[in-house]
Amino acid sequence: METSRTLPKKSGDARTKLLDAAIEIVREQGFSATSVDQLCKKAGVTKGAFFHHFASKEALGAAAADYWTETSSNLFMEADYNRHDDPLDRYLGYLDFREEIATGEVAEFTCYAGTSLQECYGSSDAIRDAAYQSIAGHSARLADDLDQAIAKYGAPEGVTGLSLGLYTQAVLQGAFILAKGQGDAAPVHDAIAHLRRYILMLFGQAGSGEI
Amino acid sequence: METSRTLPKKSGDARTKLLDAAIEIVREQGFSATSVDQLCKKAGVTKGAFFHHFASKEALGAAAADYWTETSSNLFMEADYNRHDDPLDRYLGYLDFREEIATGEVAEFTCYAGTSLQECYGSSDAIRDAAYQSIAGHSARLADDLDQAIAKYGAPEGVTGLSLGLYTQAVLQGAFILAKGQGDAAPVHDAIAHLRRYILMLFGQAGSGEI
DNA sequence: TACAACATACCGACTGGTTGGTATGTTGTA
DNA sequence: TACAACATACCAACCAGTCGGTATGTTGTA
Repeated sequence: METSRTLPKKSGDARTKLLDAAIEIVREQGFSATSVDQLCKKAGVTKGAFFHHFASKEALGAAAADYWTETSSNLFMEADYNRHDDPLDRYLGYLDFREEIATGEVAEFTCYAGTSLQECYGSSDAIRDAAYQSIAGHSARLADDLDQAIAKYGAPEGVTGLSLGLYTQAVLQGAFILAKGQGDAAPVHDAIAHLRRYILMLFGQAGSGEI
Repeated sequence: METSRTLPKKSGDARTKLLDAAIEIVREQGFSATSVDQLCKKAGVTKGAFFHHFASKEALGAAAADYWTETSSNLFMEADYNRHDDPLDRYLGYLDFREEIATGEVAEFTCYAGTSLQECYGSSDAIRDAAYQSIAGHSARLADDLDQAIAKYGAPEGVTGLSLGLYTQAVLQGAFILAKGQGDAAPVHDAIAHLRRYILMLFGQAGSGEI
């Protein structure tokens, strides 16, 4: 698989360690509440390294959103559910996979993009845009399978793959908020169960059924 | 980091003005990115007044969540859709009402509780708890109508009023995040359309139909 | 009614710690 | 030698929170 295309990406250890630290800390306590010093300490680098790689704290926040896009994109692309022949089975497999990875500490399975988009809307255009790009891009890939499913099985008027893809993300993002309130993953499983039921009803229990 | 809140509630002008200011600013730029001075300026009060009414910035954040619970609770309780005899019609009327109020500037229709729960999970127990209380309480009231609808029309096994109430909130909260990314209310309307379709399918097109 | 004792609401200059950011090294390596 | 990748020391701005006040009730009691 190829690597860098647009972003600098190629860089030493410190940059990646800072991005990992950002994703970990920001998901837990938010972007503004996280200081540059804290990020450096977590990453095990100095402030000099931080500002060598990032022009500002805000730039780190936006770069972390791109990094999140890249790493989560890899995670989902390499998952087994993509091997299903049927597009609806691929989508349902995606939901199963999301349930599978929603375990353990809440901050470990919630979404960096959703968290920072929510928080930084209005305080940072760069972060907001990069975060939305992440979610919109993810939706678009889902939309692809969903469009194929619609073509194959039909769907009510007005239902498009993109609209369902975005709805899927909305459900997940909202469920993450509930999970943060409750302190565990249960709301995510509940929400996915409803979403799955909706999809199955929409497509009339279609698909091969095996997962 | 703990803060005792006993809700003195009854209080002069400055307190309410600060709570209103908090809800307005925090929804736009987040809690941490908002300074006490900024809040005071917006509310037209001094710092002395701020710390007379609130023990800390965090206490203001938690009190604002309670205030949000109270004001939004009034808004929904007084809305017309509650007058429907049929519980399913009340729920569907709620969805229509949420669509109605989702217009104009994004920060004006998004949820203070969802925003601060997302951001402050991990950085403030007091705010997180008060914010979740707000969402959970709102879900519980929806759950009441939904349980009645289930009793009247039936529903698949495992579907409870509370589970559907929480799912409804998840969909809305997630849609607000997408709205923040896109910059307008469209994702909220799209998400509600899917949710409404799900509910109608679940209950087999039941209900009187008129809104 | 009169007045002391106390409570509440608010003011704004001030403080000390924290923050994002900079300026100036040092070091490994091509 | 040149340059990228760091490290160290430092700074000015900003931050939440404090403190000594004032003004305006409220209450108990003689």
